[in-house]
Amino acid sequence: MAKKKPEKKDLYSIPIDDFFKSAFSVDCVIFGYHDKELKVLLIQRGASPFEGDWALPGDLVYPHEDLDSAADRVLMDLTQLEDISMRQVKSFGKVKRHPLGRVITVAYFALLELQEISPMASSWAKDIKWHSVKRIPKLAFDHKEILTECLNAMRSLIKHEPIWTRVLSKKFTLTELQELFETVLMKKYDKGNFRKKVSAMKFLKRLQESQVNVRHRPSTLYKFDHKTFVQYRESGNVVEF
Amino acid sequence: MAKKKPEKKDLYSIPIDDFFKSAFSVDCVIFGYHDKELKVLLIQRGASPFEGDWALPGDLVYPHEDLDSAADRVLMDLTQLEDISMRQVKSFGKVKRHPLGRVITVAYFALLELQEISPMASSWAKDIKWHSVKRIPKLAFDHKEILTECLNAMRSLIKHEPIWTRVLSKKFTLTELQELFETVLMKKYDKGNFRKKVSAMKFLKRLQESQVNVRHRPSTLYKFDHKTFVQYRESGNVVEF
DNA sequence: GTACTTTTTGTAGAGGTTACAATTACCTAT
DNA sequence: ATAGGTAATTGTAACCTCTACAAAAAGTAC
Repeated sequence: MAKKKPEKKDLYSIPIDDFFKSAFSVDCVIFGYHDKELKVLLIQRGASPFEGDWALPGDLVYPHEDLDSAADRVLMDLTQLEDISMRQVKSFGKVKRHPLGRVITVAYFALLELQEISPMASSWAKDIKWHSVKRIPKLAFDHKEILTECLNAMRSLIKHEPIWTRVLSKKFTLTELQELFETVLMKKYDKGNFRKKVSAMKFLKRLQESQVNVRHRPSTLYKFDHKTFVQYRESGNVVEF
Repeated sequence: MAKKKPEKKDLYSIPIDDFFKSAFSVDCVIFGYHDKELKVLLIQRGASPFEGDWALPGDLVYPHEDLDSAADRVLMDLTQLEDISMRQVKSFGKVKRHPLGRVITVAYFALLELQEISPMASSWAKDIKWHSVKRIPKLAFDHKEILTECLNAMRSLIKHEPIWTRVLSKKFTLTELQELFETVLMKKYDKGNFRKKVSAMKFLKRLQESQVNVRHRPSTLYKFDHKTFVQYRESGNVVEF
């Protein structure tokens, strides 16, 4: 062990400054759910390169800005939402992924209720629009790949982590919860079995309230209790929808 | 939708060149398994900052090098192994994580058989040594956090992905497989139940050979069949150990 | 052959999942 | 008030899987 390697490309044969000529960006996959539809927020680029193409919202990371903060800032600029923290998924670092220079990008996602948001274009975007995840246009850069990976990551995360709490109102019915999962995961659950499993989860608290003004038997409302959820997991339980 | 936001910090009020004064690195968590022990390869830094401290092997990414290639190169430099591709886990990008400048690092891991490797120190390392994951010394930078996250990622990945195939010989017994999982996941499996579950997995092919020169009933040898594994999953199956 | 060790097979019971049916509660129209 | 429509809620039998534990088998060493 610890024998010196005979020959090794010398790192310092490249001027050290050359390593500080690259940049990093964040790209944000903002999913919006509403009424059994899953969409994603895309911008139409207002500047070169790829001017006019659809792309994921993103930005370079400021020199004195944390990576996570940069993602939150992009979300804030677009949606005015301050209290969301985006989830990091993966970094993309092919040499030629950005035509203007070496830019490594870190992909983030969030899942939100579509109706709560009025997204607004930033200075670098001509237009901004929700697109169904089933019909994604051609995207700039390697954003198609980034989107796909984030969609997969979100789908596997939602089974175990409560990233869906932002999507439903504070009080929701189990049917609403079921529809959300059916839409996101593209599969059907049996109504009876789903509610049996889910209503056994201690962190979903049954309320003394029901739906009103529905033309059928009203459903009991539930709420997600974050404190109970944390305890539930700390005592070794694994959540699986 | 698409209304212009009234006020926005202008990206271009910061000279664009300032964005190209940062660097990225990769850090590699190389796990080594042998004889019911899980270890990790650490280097002792030979240069400032943190000279003399233990750290994860890593390096700046070359200007014309893909991110994934950089991780593979670090592994190659240390171990001479060429055909491994490391798994990306997560990026770490706090502003002050590197004392000399803005450096974002991308963490990778691999899982190998410890005995097959004679690691050798690179130019930037005084020493290199396997450390039990149970006794990790103080580490430079934020490497403790990186190691923890990679260990968690490896533990959850190994249940579903065959990242363990490098660790066992081409032909292995089910007991060896069981010991590997018990060590990595720190839990016990029932012998009978483990082999029942595992021998039902179609991609683990039972061979017509047995152990030789053992002082007890010889075990049947198995091999991992990659082609069958791919088919198995393409037909919708999920693997879970 | 006998003792020893580990592999390999078997099994009963507990517990969970699945498909499907029956019942309940509220609204609306008559 | 009563009947009909709709979806929530509860129930259940068949089936499957997991668990703990035990018994049998197949080598080596003596």
